[in-house]
Amino acid sequence: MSEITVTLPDGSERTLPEGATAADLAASIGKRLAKDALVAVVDGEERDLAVPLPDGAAVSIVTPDSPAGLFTLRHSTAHVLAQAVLELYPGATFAIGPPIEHGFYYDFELPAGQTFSDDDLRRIEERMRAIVAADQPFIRGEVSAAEGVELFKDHPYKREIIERVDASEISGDGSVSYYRNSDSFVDLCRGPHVPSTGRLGHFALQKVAGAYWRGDHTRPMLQRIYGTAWASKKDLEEHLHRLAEAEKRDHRRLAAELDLVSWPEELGPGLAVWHPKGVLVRKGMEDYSRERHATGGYQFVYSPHIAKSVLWETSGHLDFYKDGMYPPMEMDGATYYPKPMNCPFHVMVYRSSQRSYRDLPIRLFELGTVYRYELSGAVHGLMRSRGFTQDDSHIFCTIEQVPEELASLLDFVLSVLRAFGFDEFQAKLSTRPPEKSVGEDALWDRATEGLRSALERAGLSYVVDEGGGAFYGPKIDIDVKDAIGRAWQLSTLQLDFNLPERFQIEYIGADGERHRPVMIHRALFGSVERFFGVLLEHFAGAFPAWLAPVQVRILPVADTHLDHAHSVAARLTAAGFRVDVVDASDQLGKRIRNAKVQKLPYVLVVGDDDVANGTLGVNPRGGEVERGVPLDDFVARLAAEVAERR
RNA sequence: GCCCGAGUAGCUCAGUCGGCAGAGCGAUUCACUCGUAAUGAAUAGGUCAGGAGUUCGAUUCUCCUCUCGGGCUCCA
Repeated sequence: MSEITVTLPDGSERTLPEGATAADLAASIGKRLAKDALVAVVDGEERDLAVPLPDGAAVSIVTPDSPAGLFTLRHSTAHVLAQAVLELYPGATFAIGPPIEHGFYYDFELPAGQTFSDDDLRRIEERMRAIVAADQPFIRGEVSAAEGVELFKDHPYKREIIERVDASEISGDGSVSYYRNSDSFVDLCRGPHVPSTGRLGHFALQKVAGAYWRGDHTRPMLQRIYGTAWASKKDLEEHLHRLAEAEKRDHRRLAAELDLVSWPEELGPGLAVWHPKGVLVRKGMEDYSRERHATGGYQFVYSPHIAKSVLWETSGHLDFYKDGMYPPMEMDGATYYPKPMNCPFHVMVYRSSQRSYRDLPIRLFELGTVYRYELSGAVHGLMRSRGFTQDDSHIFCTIEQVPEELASLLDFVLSVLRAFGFDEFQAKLSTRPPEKSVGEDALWDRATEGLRSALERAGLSYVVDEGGGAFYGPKIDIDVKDAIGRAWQLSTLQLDFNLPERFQIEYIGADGERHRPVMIHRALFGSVERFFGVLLEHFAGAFPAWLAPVQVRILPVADTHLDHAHSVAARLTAAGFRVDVVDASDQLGKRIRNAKVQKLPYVLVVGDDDVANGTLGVNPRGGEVERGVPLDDFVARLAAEVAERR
């Protein structure tokens, strides 16, 4: 046989000489493809372009336009980074360098505690560009594990990987593959890679960070270099632009600019004070949440911030969550702990009287502030702090009620999130962990199916995280996408078979017997503070009218119009709006600019015409100026805008 | 907690190869009273994050601490 036939993704067939490679196939299809091709998928497996094609294979050629192509591009760029570092820093060794979202990283260890500086990054990037310019081919080779250990004898982390691969089933035939793209550089790698370094180029090194070997804090801390890489210069520039945009939206920056929240050094890491304007927004969020819960069948409860150790022993937190708890306080011969969660208190409320099946479901709700001992290096503005307020709900119901309850709960959650301007959701269903967990299989299956059908009824797209559930039950987490496409994990719905058991809570069934209820934990915002931070970044500080701390600013053209401005303000205040007046000490243009910088929804200008006619000059955020608007019309318009939320 | 980096006026940042600390914005005062994104002038404002060391002299060099940022880990 001197020819082979392969099938392309569109179903067409191509005949090629025996021994032809994927690169030859690409060339036979077109010049453009030959130039763009990075790797091939042969019978479902990603391979180098240089691999000879077997007869009858299904082949697709991967270009940088596809996720797989971009992945390979980034992976190969990581290799070039490693090559540059090893060439520039004698004695350096390297660990792993995978592609990640938006780019890649590589972990290194330099001799004797040396570290990379920003200047080093520039030097390394220069060397990488030289390697790209040299267009070195990535050439694959295979050796036995023993030979691999010899090949990488100077690189202990690589040896550890080989030994691990060899010991596992991954290796199959006991061999490992490597790529050599110059005499001086070989990297252990499963591949595939782009044909040569000349295919790369649209990348930038970004930063140096510490990372434990294998993510284990007992292992050495390596130096990780992060980079970003894209298929085109345009994509790279767009990504860098997005990063700059995200920085402009940083909630810590906006919180300072808009006078919402601050973090005085005197308070300690992760502890904030809320300024009056921040509170107006937060109160708007909380009021809306309370209103929805009140009409949604929830009963409100309060609980203290500390409780005796016996509560946490019974709940199991002292066994399973102690590292996340604040240190204990000794008082009056007892030990108290600040609460890391609200759940046990809500169980206490449930248990305060005998419950009948007729009472269920019981839905308890609290804006409960909890304290968690986060690592000091982990705190981040409002997004991650050591004290935060959960919009926490615990629903007690029968196992039979679970599916219905979950479905309506999910609708409730999505409806509230939509009111805040979020439209794109992604859910994650986490199932029973393989190791320790409590509850019978049948219970887990039933609960997991309940969650799944709730997701499907809500028409929500979801991924399954097998074994990702808590030890006490399966859960759904909901990510929302913000205005610039970032995903934030906010809401969580968790089923719990454990706490009802631990606290021995019961209800009397229709049969007159005692039964154990199921608990559903649910946080909707997740954390009020964090949700506030996400909203701040989502809206880039331009809160919708219903949330804006100051909804309307009134500017008299001159101080002769000041009285009129105040009477307009009084009218709007009486209608329930948040309003202020800025007198004519500054020029009108300056005052308008200030209001715009503060991102106020409406600026009203009143001058001679308006005093005479009872009208306003309306300057809406992001809109055209309107002159001569009757005051009544504006009141109606703002009322309508506030009523529709978002 | 660990690795790297940073901390100068309320904010954004210059600066000092070791010799009396600077700008813009903001604040205050005065003048201007103005119709849609920055009027002018003047004034105030600093233990150069805190502590120790080296030095005739430290904001600058060294060490420690605190706080912040980027990561690791974890998660709302």
